[in-house]
Amino acid sequence: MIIATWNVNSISVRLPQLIDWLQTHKPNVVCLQETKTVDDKFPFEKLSEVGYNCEFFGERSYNGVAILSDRPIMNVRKGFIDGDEQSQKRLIEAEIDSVHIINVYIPNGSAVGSSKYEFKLDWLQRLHHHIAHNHDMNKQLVLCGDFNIATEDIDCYNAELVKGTIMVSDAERSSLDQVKALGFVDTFRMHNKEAGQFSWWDYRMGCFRRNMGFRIDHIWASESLASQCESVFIDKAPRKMERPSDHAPVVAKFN
DNA sequence: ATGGTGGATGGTCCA
Repeated sequence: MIIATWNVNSISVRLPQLIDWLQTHKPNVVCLQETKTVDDKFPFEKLSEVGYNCEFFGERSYNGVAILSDRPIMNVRKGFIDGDEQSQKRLIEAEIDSVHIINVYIPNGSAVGSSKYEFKLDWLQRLHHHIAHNHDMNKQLVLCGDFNIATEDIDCYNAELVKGTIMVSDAERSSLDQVKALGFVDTFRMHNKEAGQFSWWDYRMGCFRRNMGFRIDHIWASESLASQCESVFIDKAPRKMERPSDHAPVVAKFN
């Protein structure tokens, strides 16, 4: 089973690129973030035409997540089971061929110390609670998406320069570490040990051209599933195209 | 120098 995650930054703008990409890579499961559209406008017909079922949880202008699959998508749940999510559409989960998939768009957090940063930390705590109370780490479980956190210094272009700032600050890394400690493995790091491999580059200041990026899009797996992970790669090709998303897809292959 | 670029929107907000 091939599982991918991609923050598309608007499903409507990126739909042609997404369809091309699906037909090239033929992933079995694709988790999307920042679809930025209400459910009534989600282009499920066009995705159905190329062989993908869709489940989506969107809102106007911001956020929005979706799961696509060429296999039946079962037991779909949207948002946190417990507690208020302030109406932001950032989590969708489902079961596909006995693999439980949790797709998240973790809040960006804006700047350390801001109210959005506090919201990010709170959201991470709720994610921990949600998984601890609703999932079995002994099963085949995936937690993937745009985490908006570079977990290690080698996941950002200049650790000294960005030390303590958003996406790398101690508090958010610590909160995410607690989620990981439930029993997840970072599948990318099972197979790739080198520094300087990124999944997001700011649109501004020519960051992509200068490779000023961060690895913030992740595919984590429970140990039983991680043991079946053959390979993981970041596909930079879509980021090089005209009018790209600012994120590149990450693709994991399980046998 | 609080920029710069892109998306949704129709003023700015968000990333």
